[in-house]
Amino acid sequence: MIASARTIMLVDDHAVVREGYRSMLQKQPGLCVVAEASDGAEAYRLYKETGPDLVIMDLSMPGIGGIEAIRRIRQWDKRAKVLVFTMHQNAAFAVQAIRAGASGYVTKTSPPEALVHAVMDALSGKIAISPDIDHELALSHLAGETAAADLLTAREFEVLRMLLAERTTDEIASALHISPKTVANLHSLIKDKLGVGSDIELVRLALRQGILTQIDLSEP
Amino acid sequence: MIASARTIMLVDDHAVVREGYRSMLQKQPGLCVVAEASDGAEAYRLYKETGPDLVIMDLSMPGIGGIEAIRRIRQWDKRAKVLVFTMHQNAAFAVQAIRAGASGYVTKTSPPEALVHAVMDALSGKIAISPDIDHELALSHLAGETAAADLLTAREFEVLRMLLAERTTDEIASALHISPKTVANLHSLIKDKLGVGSDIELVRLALRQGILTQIDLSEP
DNA sequence: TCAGCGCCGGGAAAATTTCACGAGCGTGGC
DNA sequence: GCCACGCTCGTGAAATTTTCCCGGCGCTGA
Repeated sequence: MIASARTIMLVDDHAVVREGYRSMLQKQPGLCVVAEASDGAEAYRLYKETGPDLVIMDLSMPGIGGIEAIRRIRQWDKRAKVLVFTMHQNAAFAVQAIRAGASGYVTKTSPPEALVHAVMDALSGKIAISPDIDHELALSHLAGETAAADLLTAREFEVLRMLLAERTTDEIASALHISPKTVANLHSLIKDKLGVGSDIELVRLALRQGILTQIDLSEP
Repeated sequence: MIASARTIMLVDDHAVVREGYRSMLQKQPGLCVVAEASDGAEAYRLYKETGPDLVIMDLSMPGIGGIEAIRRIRQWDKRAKVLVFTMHQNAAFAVQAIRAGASGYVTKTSPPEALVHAVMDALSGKIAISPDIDHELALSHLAGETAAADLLTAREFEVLRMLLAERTTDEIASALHISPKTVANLHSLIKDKLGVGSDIELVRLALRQGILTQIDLSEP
């Protein structure tokens, strides 16, 4: 009763992590890893080439982030399924990822079965969210806290992420293929929406909300 | 053989902490707490009024910070002895405090006897440094890492601290009694010295070096 | 005494931030 | 269909900030 194998693409900038995915997934019958990418741009290119049934995507990667990659892939193929698998135990990222078109969001701290389970859910059209993220979402909802992710549009959040990653206005502009002037406008708009007056407050807000974590500081 | 009692002033913005100091110190014969202040400005004022033999000073306080307070006190009385007692287990702060004229630097995680011991050392003219800070200093020295504290002058470091505390240029200017223009000049100079191009990089550098900690984010 | 350095700030050029405005474009309701 | 709405992107000009260069002042060590 094995149908034709489902194809999967892995996207993560650490080869060892991709190896981990692979070893976990190949224990499942009916799954086949057909492509691997180490950054968002490569993921987009390889998706167009191989058209897998499912993409498993990390978020923090060099160049364009995972969320932007999801948006591009979904723009090219509206039926694309992308499952986010990331270290970020943060509701803000989950909201943005789902909004960008992700089919699920699983944190790397989840038990191994959770990924496999989420893969199956995603393949069958369901949306899978990690319990810890569910909890975060519920909490922030109950607290009535207006998270950055709720105030910002997808584009704005993307720019915020790149700003926090110490990228210059021009770098962001060329990465997103828009004018530096637009990035400056978004930068200003973001600060306005979040109610902060300076970049310093912006970083601190991002830290409080977990958009930027202490760990990110040592990464590129 | 008890000489005349040595007078001490306590400076900490939390009353309960001052109470702790007091209870520890009064077990020592020959010591007498003659004044208490809850911020840097009050400390300066009370020092001029009471002229204690030793000041025990916290660093993170509202208004002007502890380091600025040390500078002012030492400017008024070159022979003033100030012992820093703080939560900051960070070499950068120790370097700056000593540079500002502190007679010692003890962290709040140190065992109770350490404070008493440091008080005695300070009173007898010795400079007392916590073992953990000694270790930090040794480490960063061995690593050859150029810490922010080594590159910046006392004034620059002070301004950096206040910038990171989300204070505006004008607020800093009036707190330090200098022109906003000078603050802007210092801000620019700091970024230049630390080799960062934006405020965002500045905050991230400060976080990496422990000048700003995650904990500070929720405090005023 | 004098050179060096930190500190303070003015002035002007350069860069950035902000604001106002408008054109596409996709989405959802009628 | 068709309209209204919000998001995106961009321009241009004004307002503000950042940066650079300058000189004066006070302290310190040779």
